[in-house]
Amino acid sequence: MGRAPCCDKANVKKGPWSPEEDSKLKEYIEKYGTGGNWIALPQKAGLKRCGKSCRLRWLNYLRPNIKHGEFTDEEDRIICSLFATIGSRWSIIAAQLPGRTDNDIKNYWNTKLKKKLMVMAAAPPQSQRKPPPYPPSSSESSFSSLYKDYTIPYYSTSTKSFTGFEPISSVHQSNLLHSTSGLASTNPSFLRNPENLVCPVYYPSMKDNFLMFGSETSCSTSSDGSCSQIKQEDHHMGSTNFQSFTSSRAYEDQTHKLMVSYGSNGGENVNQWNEKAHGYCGETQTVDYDPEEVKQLISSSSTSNGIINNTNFLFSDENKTQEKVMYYYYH
DNA sequence: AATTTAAGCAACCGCGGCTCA
DNA sequence: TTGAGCCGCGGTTGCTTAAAT
Repeated sequence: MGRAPCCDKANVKKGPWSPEEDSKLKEYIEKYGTGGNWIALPQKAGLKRCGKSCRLRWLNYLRPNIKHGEFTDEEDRIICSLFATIGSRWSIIAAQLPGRTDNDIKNYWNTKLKKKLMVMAAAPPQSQRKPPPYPPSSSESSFSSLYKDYTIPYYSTSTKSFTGFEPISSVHQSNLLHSTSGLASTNPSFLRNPENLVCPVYYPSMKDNFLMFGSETSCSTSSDGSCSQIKQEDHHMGSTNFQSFTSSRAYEDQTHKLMVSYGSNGGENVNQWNEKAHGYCGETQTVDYDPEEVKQLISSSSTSNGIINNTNFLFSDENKTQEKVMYYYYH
């Protein structure tokens, strides 16, 4: 037996809200509050709407102090930082952006920000490509400077697509990142991908933040089959260095002692907040959600002038099992 | 000017988790 | 302990508008 419907589907209105409905809902909630019961609210308010629909309308549009319009560079930065760490936990991300709703942020990410990052990350012609300066100039302050030269998504010639910016939190916990032992460095090493593009790698120290990006098989697609997100597909690592990342076991770069393990998402329970991506050697830390930690993540991703610097990515993939990892480090 | 395609965004849906009887 | 009821989240859909052809 299936779950009982939350409302009488036949007798509720669906689709866009009219101004009259908006004002009814707004007036009611301002007068009486939600009463902690959204299901009963529409009837009391004289609305032929599902309670869930009322809740959504209120939270995303009608409640006070909702901010619409352009996102600022600072908001972009916060979204990127948190997405890199906790993935698509839009409500948590929204909690750090006053006036923004999770739905807003989700839409913004899927339609604009993600593409923006990809465009910025799209490499110039190989002949003009050179390793980024390190550390980056502190005079860089616009968002476009955040990722320019520092994000190098892997581009597959076979699929003609870039890898996506996907969170490691989508990687199955049992196979999650373990650690690094580390040779911290401020001078990057450079790896080459099959396109012979240079990817700078800064081996971090233990105290640094580690963020990993993985991917689930699916991405958000629209009904007509177009994909509003950039699909992450199979990538075949050609170089020795990249091939080293293509199995479900810890990888140890013999030169640099960088260890990363990852695995299949298995299609279940793969996006838990308590998956902490920066564990120590040989362990996967499990932590409870702590708002203070979220704030720390944001602040730690900022330099004094408020920009992320030294952002590096490594990408890998297991072609059949959708094991994908992008190793990301920033501080 | 008409048609097609893409982008943006509001809203819907289903599920997991929480609470409480 | 269990199950019903509800909330809230994240993924998805579909409508509207803008841009391209």
